[in-house]
Amino acid sequence: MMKRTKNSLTIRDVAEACEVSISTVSRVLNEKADVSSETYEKVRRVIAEMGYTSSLAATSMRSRRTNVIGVLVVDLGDPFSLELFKGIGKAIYGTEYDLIVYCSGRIAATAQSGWERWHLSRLDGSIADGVLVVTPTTEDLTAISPLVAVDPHEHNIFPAVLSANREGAIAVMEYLISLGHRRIGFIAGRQGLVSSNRRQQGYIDALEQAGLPVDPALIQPGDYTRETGFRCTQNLLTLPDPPTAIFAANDQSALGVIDAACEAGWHIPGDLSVVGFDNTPQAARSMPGLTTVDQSVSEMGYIATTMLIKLMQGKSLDEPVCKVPTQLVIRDSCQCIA
Amino acid sequence: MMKRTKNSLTIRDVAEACEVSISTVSRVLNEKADVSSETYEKVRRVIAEMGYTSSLAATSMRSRRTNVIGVLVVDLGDPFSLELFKGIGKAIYGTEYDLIVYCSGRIAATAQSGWERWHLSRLDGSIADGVLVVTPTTEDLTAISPLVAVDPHEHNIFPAVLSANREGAIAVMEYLISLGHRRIGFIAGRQGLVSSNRRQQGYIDALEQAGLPVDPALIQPGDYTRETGFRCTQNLLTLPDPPTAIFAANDQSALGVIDAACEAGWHIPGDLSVVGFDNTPQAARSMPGLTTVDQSVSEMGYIATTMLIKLMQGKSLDEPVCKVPTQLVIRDSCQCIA
DNA sequence: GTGAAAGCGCTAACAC
DNA sequence: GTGTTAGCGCTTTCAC
Repeated sequence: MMKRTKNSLTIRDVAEACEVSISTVSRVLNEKADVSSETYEKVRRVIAEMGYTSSLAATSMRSRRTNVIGVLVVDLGDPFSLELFKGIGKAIYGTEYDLIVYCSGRIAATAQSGWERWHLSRLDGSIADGVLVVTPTTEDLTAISPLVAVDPHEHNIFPAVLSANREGAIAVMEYLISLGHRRIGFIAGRQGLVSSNRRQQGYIDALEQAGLPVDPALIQPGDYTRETGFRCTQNLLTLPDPPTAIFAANDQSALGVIDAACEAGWHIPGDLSVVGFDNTPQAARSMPGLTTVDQSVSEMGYIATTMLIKLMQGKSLDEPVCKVPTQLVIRDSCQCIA
Repeated sequence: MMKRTKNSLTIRDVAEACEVSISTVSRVLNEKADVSSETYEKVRRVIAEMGYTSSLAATSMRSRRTNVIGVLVVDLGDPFSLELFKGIGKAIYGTEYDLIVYCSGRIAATAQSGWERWHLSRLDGSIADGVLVVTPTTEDLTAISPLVAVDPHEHNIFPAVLSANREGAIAVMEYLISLGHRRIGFIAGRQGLVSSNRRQQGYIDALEQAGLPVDPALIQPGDYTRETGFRCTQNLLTLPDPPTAIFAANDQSALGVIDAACEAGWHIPGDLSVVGFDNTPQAARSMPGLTTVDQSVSEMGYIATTMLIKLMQGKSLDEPVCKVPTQLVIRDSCQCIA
């Protein structure tokens, strides 16, 4: 095994250089009151000169206060997490907190349910003293530090930030229905994802609420990709009785809808109204004629982080569960059916 | 200060539950050879039952081996880092490594030069045993673990992944010049950023190499945003002698170019050839008629991580510096000047 | 105001 | 094979 040859500096090196004891240096590091200003200055200066930094590991172990926020994600690269990071980064900017995004490459540990639990306990009570968990299942999680769940499947004891998937979908449908549309196609998201299910539920609920029939042929099994959106739209447009409007479960599929409609010679929004659910207000923004429901995922990250910081400061939350609203963004209004 | 009341499990709890010593549990945890299979099984079972996880902090402190890759970024939310994460995530997926992205909210520590150094020493030699540093200045950095720099300003002793900003820009210019263009506008990126400077340098170098004059009026001070790209293009198009082609330093400005050209009634690529430098192959992709040079930032992340893992495994690198090539993606070929 | 000493949870000699 | 023991770098009583 590697030997003690950690050539990095320790508190001991600083102490020796200052000719004071280790505890004095520690006091300075932690801004304790009872250090003579003379000693204080000297230690500070030496620390700066040597470029010493206390070891995160050692500090974490000894004291509960690390000022580190841990963020647990399954996949560092998925669009949802990425979008979330924007908001999280914004939220800690200028604060005294540090951020640690933790993500494991071990699929074995990750694939089986319970990875959250495993990784959580690695951060929580260790180097982080507040945790943001991005996972559908917060069920059997236990934490000793404050924890905020981001868009959990079902919210339980933990404070959480929820997205308004169903509500947003209903808003879309009410808008389209108010324009007179009766046959509205739906392109679902990736099967099994809560977001997709909830959006589809909103689609169905809105139809039923309006007393409109739910035609299974109008519901296409998408997967959040542009290509599938394209194919699904082709299916819809070649129906004997095609829809007058299409609601796509995300921005990418919405682009696919437009691709297919254009190729088939349909005019948007003249012949077909298109609305997309948009998590990352970007891709869809560049398409003219597309109405979207924006669910600002980055704002979810921002809000979640704000909540967590509050908890870490010992304050209590006004609302333990915060639902981030969606916004219907009408660029060119959709076609009106007389 | 908070007391010892860490109600989280320790190795001691496991040992007691198994009625073995702490070291035996440690041996099991670290897959050491000399444990009877009987004991091994029992300990494993108890660990699973209790849901015990070793403390990252304690493990890091005692052994140098943590299997944790640290990634140092200034801003968790900026597009470059985000794009990088995609590649990094992909690279560790399925490996035995864990990832920790570290980012500080303390602007004081961040703003002044030397933040890298400070944060580096926090990770390196502490919880991470390999570090990826995303920063322009790797100058006075020292590390005791393997370190790979991502797109550093100037590369020095550390292995690094470099982007081919200048080379990509030259490729664009050679392409446009080969089509017969003589007056090519350039919309620069955010002032002060290396990426922008390098791209502009490529623009100038290519012109000089081709024996073409460098007209300052054709170089517009952009800032990587669509809006500024729009205004810069208006400036270019209203020139007494407007360019026949425009090269935008990134995808967003390229979109701005198209916006402005369309508004002014110019046809693309009929009246004006447009090429954009693209870091995040997404926004520009949705625009028809736009040719881009793709610099896959996510691939830089992937490559950097691969290099780092190799180093962490004690292997040596074939090439200490890897320049990730750009690719000219011609969607509809640009206008040809007779 | 400052130092000595006892651990935090864990690993790695070293004994048996 | 397994237990005992000495720390890793730090914080925190408790003396002085």
